[in-house]
Amino acid sequence: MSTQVLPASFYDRDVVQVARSLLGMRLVRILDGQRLAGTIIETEAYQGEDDLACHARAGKTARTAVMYGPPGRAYIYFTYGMHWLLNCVSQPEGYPAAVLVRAVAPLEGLEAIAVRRAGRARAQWCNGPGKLCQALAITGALNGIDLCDPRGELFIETGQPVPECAVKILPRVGIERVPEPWLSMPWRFVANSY
DNA sequence: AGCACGATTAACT
DNA sequence: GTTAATCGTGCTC
Repeated sequence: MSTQVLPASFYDRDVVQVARSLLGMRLVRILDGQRLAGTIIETEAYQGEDDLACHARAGKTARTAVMYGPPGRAYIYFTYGMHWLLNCVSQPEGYPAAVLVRAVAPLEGLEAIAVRRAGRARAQWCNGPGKLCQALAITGALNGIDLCDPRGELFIETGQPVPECAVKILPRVGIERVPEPWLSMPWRFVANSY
């Protein structure tokens, strides 16, 4: 089965569906001409100004502007003074929604990834949203990049879809100060056995 | 002031 | 072996 990049139409849907569908897809980073890649195994959906866990809750700002843009772009931001986090903008232009990529399974460019995650076990290379950005050299320099362009430095290819029986659906994490119902919305997707 | 995190440490079983 | 607590760091509003 040949691989190809996911088209913008993939992202131009309900963001929760996009988060679910991204499991099993392949995140590819071209670094110095080399492919670094991993299979997406954990995602979370954030949507709209009403979602109090979503950055767009405060409306459109310089930081969140990309989320309001066309689907298929990367929304990359910096937090806690040291971590970059990668999101995939979803739904039609004008509506702020994105999928946080929380974890990938390292697949290609393992040596380069190991260098960037020096001293840690392979299982700890990409099992967190900040970790995978460090492992794949994803920073704000790539914010707004088109994830549908296979000639770019960062894109997502088709992979092997994960069947329902291998997906755990859970509440989002890392948003403890957010009130209900947003705190408990089942918008986190985790793939088993990678 | 607070943050969609991660590394380290401490206290457990 | 595990879970809980702590805090660094600098950008956003």
